[in-house]
Amino acid sequence: MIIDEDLLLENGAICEDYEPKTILFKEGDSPHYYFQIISGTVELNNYHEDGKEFTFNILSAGQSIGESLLFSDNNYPMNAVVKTRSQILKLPKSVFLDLIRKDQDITLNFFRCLSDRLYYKYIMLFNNSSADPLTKISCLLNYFKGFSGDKGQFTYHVPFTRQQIANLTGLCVETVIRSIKKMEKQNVVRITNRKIYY
DNA sequence: TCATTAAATTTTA
DNA sequence: TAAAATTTAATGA
Repeated sequence: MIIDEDLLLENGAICEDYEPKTILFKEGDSPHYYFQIISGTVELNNYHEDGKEFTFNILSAGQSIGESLLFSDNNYPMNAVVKTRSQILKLPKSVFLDLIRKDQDITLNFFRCLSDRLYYKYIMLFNNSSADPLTKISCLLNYFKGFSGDKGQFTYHVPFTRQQIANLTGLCVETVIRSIKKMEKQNVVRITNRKIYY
């Protein structure tokens, strides 16, 4: 978790319930709030001219949304869409900035999270420039597994649909399906009831 | 080889 | 039970 939930509430954060498909903000909006997820998942995405979706990241409990935009005058370069029923804390940008100014521990922890995000961006950028779909997918799985803290083999349940993996890697669903199957043959992943274990 | 299109089947809400 | 997700198959770049 980035910032303690109680601390956010003490400072006037509002906790709101969101239904799937709710748009928290969209491309071009100016950032007014710091968002932090209590439960549920939120997707950061954008659409190409042909309507094809590209996913930047899929965020879940404890993570903040679009936090890197709160320190400049840039507008959001992406959309934030609620994927599953979510509880999300919302804190006005000005209050958030005050919090950062006042409390060093918060600031340091926040930087650590920004650093993680940036690290993810580098990994994914390089990953997405790879030509081989198998490399792309296993690298993605590897990153998220590491993030989850799960160490055993085939014990990490991949929390994404094949469509989501496709959107994260720029591949089409069918290629993801075929690649995952190939990876199962190579004993890299295991599939039980259509769920992917890595 | 991978993307695209189409269609069938299964799962989920 | 309708919508979403998964899968297979055919075709084209």
